[in-house]
Amino acid sequence: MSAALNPAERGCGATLQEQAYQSLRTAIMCGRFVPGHALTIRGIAEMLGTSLMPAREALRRLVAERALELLPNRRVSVPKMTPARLEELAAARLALEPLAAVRALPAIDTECLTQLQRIDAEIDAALAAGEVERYLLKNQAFHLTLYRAGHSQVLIPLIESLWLQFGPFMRMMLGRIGASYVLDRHVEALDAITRRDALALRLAIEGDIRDGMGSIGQEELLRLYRAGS
Amino acid sequence: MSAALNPAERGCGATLQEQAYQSLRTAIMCGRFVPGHALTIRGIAEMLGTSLMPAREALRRLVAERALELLPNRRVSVPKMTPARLEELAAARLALEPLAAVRALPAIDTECLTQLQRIDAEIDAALAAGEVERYLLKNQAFHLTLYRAGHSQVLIPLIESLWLQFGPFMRMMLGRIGASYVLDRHVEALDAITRRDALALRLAIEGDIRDGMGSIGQEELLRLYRAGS
DNA sequence: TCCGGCAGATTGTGATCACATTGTCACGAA
DNA sequence: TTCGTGACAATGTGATCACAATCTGCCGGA
Repeated sequence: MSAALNPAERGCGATLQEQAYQSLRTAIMCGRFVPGHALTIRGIAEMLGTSLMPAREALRRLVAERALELLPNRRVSVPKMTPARLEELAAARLALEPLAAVRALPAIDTECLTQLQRIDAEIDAALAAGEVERYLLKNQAFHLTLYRAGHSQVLIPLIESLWLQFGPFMRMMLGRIGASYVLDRHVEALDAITRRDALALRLAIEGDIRDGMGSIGQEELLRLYRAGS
Repeated sequence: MSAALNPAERGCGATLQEQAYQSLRTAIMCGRFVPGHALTIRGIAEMLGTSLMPAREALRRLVAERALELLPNRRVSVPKMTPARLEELAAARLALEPLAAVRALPAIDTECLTQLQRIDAEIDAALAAGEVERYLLKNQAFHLTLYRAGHSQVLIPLIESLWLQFGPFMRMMLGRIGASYVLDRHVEALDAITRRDALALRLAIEGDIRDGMGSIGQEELLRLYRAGS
């Protein structure tokens, strides 16, 4: 676990607690922490080479954002995924992300669109190369770049919280079903954006979420759940 | 501002930072902090009679939950409401709360229903007595009791974050339009629950949100915005 | 009158330490 | 062997302090 954090991912201009937060956040989003694993303040501090304070603040912030879990023992751990929680996450994503996408649609200019196309190309490249971690980061970048175009101050943080909760599990999922199976719904979204078709964009985002969250059958989900607990 | 916090609202069994968080959270939800007001760590610590640490943790947690705002100066302040943000909050509430209500509907037993009816009676009493703060707390209790019946681990925190963001502004709104104007959509919801009518429940919650968020006309909203800034 | 700059006060950040609670593991009795 | 029980280690919480950045108010010059 000591190699879980890449020092290069730590920012340099912000405070130490911000750097610690970004490091942990990226690690969580990439699924580098196995669900159920306990994270200690001193362990994180040593891992990042800081004192207790930045590690403590970063951990508590991630707990507040529901990326980490605060056990009754006051210890912090990576939450385990349950079938009920996964289903809830899918429902929440379906409620928020198509809404954010449609609201952002009028604000997407050509510059933003080309950026989205570039990210999509990187996604395809990552998939072709089998680079799971890069795929996860770029897939997240695609969605958040799209939603952020609407400059939502409210929806974006909610969606980011959902992705933080779903991130660790997506890595497990991809490892099981294989990254090659992932099909690219993003081209449909890009096509809908160029046509300024709100309904098509909504359907594309919905389809992408359903593909991502529902590609595992219920039986496999239960098996993962039992194996995880 | 020193009388903003009621010591009786501070819990006794939890950690100091948890007590500080609950105190601040209640104060924010009741709108006791005016938007734009700056909150300092030392000020909160002195207000609560603790050292810097619990105040710091509570403030940062509320920032993470979007109840408070972190200015570029690294100072914490109560966010000002803008027309765009209010509209976004309404959209997010409309996306999440009817969903949470419908999902909770099958799990609402008679005990929960009677509790909801009791809370609704308290809401009416608070409205009749003109007790704004009690109305705000009980109105929040009604919604969250309803949603919590579904034992959502994902939707509830998202909705709580939205209420934390909307709370300070609701107090201002009620002060302007007068509490007597508020009409009670909760009876429709209770009726839908007893009939196990999911669609009617969805419509009742949607109506309640629209009444609450839209009762101010756009012109008054703009006036408030300009006055606030 | 107005604007720039300087000194003091205020504030957030980070580090370090003390302490109570909890977890861990070996030892010994049933 | 198995289950308590004790001591030791590990951990979170909270307090206090140092320091750099920021804010505030005053003064002097244009």
